[in-house]
Amino acid sequence: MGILRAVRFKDQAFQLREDAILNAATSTLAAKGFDLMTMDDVALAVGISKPSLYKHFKSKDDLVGEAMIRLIDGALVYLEQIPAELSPVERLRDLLAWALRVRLGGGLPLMPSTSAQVRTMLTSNLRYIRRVLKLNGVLEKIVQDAKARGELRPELPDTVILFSYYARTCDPTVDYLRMYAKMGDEEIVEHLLGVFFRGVCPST
Amino acid sequence: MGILRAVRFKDQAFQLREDAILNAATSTLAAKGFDLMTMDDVALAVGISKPSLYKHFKSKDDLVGEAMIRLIDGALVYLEQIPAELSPVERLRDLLAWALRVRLGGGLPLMPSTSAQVRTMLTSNLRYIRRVLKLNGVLEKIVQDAKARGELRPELPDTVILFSYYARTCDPTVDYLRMYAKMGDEEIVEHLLGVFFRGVCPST
DNA sequence: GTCTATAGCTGGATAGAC
DNA sequence: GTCTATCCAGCTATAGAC
Repeated sequence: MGILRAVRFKDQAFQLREDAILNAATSTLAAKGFDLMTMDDVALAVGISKPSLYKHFKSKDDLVGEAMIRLIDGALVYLEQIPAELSPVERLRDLLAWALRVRLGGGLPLMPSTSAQVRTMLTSNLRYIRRVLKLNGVLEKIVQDAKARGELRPELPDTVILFSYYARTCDPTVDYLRMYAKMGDEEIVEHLLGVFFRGVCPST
Repeated sequence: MGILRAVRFKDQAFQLREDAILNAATSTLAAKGFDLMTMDDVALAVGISKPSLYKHFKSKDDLVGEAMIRLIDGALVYLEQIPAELSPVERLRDLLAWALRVRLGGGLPLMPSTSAQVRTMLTSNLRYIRRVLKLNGVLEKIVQDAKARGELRPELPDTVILFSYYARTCDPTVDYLRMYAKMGDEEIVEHLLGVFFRGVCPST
């Protein structure tokens, strides 16, 4: 039992460090992007040496994959906790607002628009794909409910709505507005939601 | 005069090769992105050797910068040629449709959402910045005209409209729809325009 | 101006001591 | 499990022959 507890402690410390690594990777990724993020960057941010990283993650791709998986899991958790009173489209709006706030707070975009290499790397990560498909399933259901209630334009295919929705989580408009328009975070979120749901033209 | 003509011929050949290099760089960039595109790729595609590339462009950054400049110039030329009868918002729609078709045809996104390094590289390219500012000036004017006519929602700041507009030219929705929804190019363009101008919700 | 060959560097990944 | 030191691949960029 003493041994068991020691093992537990060790595992706990190991787990804590792993979280610290993932946090560092996430913020570095958000700041510099995949290619400019080096394993040295992450090791330095965590305060350990590069080879120690490789005790936790067998490659850079693996590390980034885990960070993305954790993010998707965060979205799934957030979705479950949204008040049931909200209508489908209100739920979509709420989740997107959450994702944009995460990003504005230095987190990752939910979907990596980035480079072809990142996409290739992620699409060969089966665990990541499983999570994405799960999230996609949940969102597809919400979109269909919203359509059935007339909350979404019926002539738009579900795929168009869903993919446009995902793309908003990595929309560079966020960065442009912050950098060049000096706009506050909440204002940015509101405008992005407004443009996505209502468009830029007046609803005559 | 014989000499002059010889020089002219040489210049012409030089110019032709330069165009070929820019074409190769453009399509390689569109296909693989900045970091995965190597100078060897471009040299191979053009059919010359790598050092010859450096006779035309002094660095990879320079080459990519010129490709982007040529793209912006293309947009400016296209804008000038749009029929004057079109209303401001119809002009915005027409130009965006053009940009999306260029991209679907294997060209570059007008604005590089890509990585931080690309943005850093381009923002330190004065000639590129000048072109972008020029294009931005023209588009800002069109947006203001459209607003004055009530063709755009008046409560949206110009910056929100403009930056959202730019972001649509590098919207990954395009790629998602092509890859996963097997949608035709024209249909993709129509849907993207529809979502941008009218939103996903019905205009009650 | 074109090539072959190579310098020089960066960054992912690992060997081996402790 | 952690570190120091290092390997090695791949890439940009250039030297130098023709």
